[in-house]
Amino acid sequence: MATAKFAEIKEFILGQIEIAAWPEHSRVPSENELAEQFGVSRMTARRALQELTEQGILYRTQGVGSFVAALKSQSSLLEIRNIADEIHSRGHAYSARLLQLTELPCPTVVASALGLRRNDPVYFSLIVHLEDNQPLQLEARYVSPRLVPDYVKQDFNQQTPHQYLSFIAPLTEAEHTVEAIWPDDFTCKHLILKKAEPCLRLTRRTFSREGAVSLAYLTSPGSRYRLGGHLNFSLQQN
Amino acid sequence: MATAKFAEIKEFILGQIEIAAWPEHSRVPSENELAEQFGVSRMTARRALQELTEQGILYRTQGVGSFVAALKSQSSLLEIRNIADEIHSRGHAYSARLLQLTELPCPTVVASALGLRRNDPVYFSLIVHLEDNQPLQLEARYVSPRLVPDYVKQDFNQQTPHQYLSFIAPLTEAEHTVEAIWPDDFTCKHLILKKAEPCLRLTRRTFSREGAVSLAYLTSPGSRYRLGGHLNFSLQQN
DNA sequence: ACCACCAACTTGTATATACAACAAAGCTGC
DNA sequence: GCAGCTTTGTTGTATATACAAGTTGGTGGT
Repeated sequence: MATAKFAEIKEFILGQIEIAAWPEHSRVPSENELAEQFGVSRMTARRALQELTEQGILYRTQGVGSFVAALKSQSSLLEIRNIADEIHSRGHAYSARLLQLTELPCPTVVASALGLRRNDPVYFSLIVHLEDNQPLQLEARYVSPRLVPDYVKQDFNQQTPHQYLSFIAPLTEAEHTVEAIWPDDFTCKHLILKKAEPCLRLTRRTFSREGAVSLAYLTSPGSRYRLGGHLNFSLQQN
Repeated sequence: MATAKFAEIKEFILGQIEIAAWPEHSRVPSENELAEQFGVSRMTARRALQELTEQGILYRTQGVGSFVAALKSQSSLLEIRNIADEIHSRGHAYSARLLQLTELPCPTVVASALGLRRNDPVYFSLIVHLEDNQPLQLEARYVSPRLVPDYVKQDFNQQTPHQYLSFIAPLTEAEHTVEAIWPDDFTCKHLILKKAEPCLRLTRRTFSREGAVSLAYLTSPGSRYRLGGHLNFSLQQN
């Protein structure tokens, strides 16, 4: 079977919600109506509604009907937002400055994180992300050449490394660490910090189905950056 | 119907996993076997297996069978670990020093976070958490008197506020923010920071079914503290 | 006007059946 | 020995049916 019937019904419903034909809390067709419209049995239509309910897209009440759930907080566990999107979504101008994009001999820490051997070639990029032309984040990223062979050929003024990597290899997992650090001179310079100022450093290791893809150090000044949302973490040995 | 039949089968399977009768990656009975054992139709047994699969308890392969999934990262989104447990689990001695435990007029920020009015009475506790007698975290916490009326009567040398609150009102949700901050003099003093040193501040707002329970500011020196795990966050306006 | 009942419709649970898709083991013929 | 086929058992999809349980709205009696 090309695609399962219940999957087609799910897609139809999702499509209607997507184009806002069916707004929040509006009623969706009943099991029987869907069954008739799609020429399937009630159980099949039911399964589509059921799965959408389990995914939080719909809610149902016995004796009443099925309805479109509120959209908030739809983001899945693995949604990792892109800093460009973040800045755009708060109505500011995003730009980036590419400082470096090369191949390096792999440092020890990076080697163990990406499953490489020390001094193996590894791709490295260094980018400053700016919000309204003010530096907001310094991104240092190591990328596995095996999984992303064309990394160094990309134009990261067009898209962020994160966008590119998500496109090339769908992420299956991400591991984060958050630290408060003392920025070094290099970081101070590129973030235009007049004096030493506490910075938030997010270390992000991402995985695709084939293994560890990249290790990124994202450093932002504490005065301009904050992280929030639903977190699930534990204290780590320092 | 008291409880649905498929729910009973689910409980049976979960029980077997719980008591480790069925270890990770071991096979669970097939749909037909379960159907026979429980005297139900295959579709009913199937549903039990199906739902456990969607919950990540089992995994199934067509043509092969159903198996117990690995337990790792079973922790739900809401598992928030206690600093005492964290320290214990890394083999160090935990202790705490209670600095303050009183009722205060509610500051504006706290009022909006907890759904109170400004200057309404609110409970406040201030505690230093120590690892091997070295200060690791300063915890300032505001607690809703309506939801936790006995908060100020507790002995927080015996258990942490987090333990107590989890016991009193099961948490349904938590909201976190992470910042890198410049510690003030008060914080420096209690964390015994010789010089000003970047600190990680985790702001945690917890909810029970009846509303916002507490707002906690957890401040730790960057040199001694780090957060890690599976995070899901977004950049926030500063 | 109000209450009690009923009819219609909804979702929820359960069953029996059929066939498809897939995997692994075993068997057969070369 | 081994490639290829068959058998068996598993999960996946789909259907038709039946009844339970809950909500809503209408109908009719008082």
